[in-house]
Amino acid sequence: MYLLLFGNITKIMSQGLHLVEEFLKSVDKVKHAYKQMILKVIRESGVDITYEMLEVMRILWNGDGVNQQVLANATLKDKVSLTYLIDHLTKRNWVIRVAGKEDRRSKLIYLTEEGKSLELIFKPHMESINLSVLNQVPPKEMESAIHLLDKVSKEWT
Amino acid sequence: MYLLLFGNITKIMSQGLHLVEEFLKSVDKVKHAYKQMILKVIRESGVDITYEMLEVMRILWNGDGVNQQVLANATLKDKVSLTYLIDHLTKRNWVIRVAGKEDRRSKLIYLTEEGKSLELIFKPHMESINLSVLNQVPPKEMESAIHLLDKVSKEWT
DNA sequence: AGAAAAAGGTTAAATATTTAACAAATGTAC
DNA sequence: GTACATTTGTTAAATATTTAACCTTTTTCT
Repeated sequence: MYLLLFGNITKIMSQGLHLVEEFLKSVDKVKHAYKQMILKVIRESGVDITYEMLEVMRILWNGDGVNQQVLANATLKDKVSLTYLIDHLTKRNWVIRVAGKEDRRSKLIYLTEEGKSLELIFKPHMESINLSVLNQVPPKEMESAIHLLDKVSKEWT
Repeated sequence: MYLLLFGNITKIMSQGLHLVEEFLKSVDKVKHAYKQMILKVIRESGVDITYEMLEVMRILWNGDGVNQQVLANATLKDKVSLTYLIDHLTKRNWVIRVAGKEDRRSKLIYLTEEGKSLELIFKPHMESINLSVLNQVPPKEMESAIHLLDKVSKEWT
């Protein structure tokens, strides 16, 4: 009886493991496919920018004048990586660092005119890519998926 | 009339865009949270391995003797990255490259005894992490999410 | 008030990814 | 059978991430 029960438990665990592995694989595939789409847009634009730099610029186009740690959190990057990326964006004259007045440790990141103008190039493509998904997935289903994904990441945080 | 209609369309588009951005953000958060869990396991193990190397080893523990391109596809990595990772796994004596007989361009990757033994260290932790999610998400919901994620990545491929 | 902890940011070194280019081998077209 | 296209894998260079350590500033604790 116990052996039968134990057998059943290991079978259910095995199926559960497989399900979660498949889920993670599907998450990876979404991320990978999206990144390839964006890399294609970058390649076709001829602009000397990387996917990671574009991720940072995207946050800044929605509102600049934020400090590096806030930017790191918004892009899920470590502050070390963020420092590095800001260095490169500064070199390309797309952003500037401005010392914070309230907190002298803090550096605020602002867009330059050139940095702002890049939005005109990339935003339409990025929005088009994002909207294309809605051909396949109704908003209600997407909302459910978001809810589930958030439950998963919450469990692992 | 047309202006009213147009106004509605732009409002729906705007909401759709926001929904997809939120979805992508949630996908990123899942991946990021998972990676941090794994990095913690690596740190606590004391083994000199990286997250990316572990991803490759995980595929090999399920079946070695595959060529590099197959391994690259399975891990969603570019062949250049895969070459680099195999170099490092080889240096650490966890895998070996064996020239293919059927196709002389091909190199098959096999685990060494030491490489196999790493499975005993990492697999239990990785399975525990994966199973922990099932506390929050019923299998049926996870299956639905997988289905949606696959529809999204298919649209972008 | 002063010490300790934490936060914001930087630098160094090792590893990973991307782009570009190349070489050898195999597959396809004619 | 030969030319061309594609595949498999490697190397080089630039960029990105991770770990570790450090410095300055602010916050918290006693």
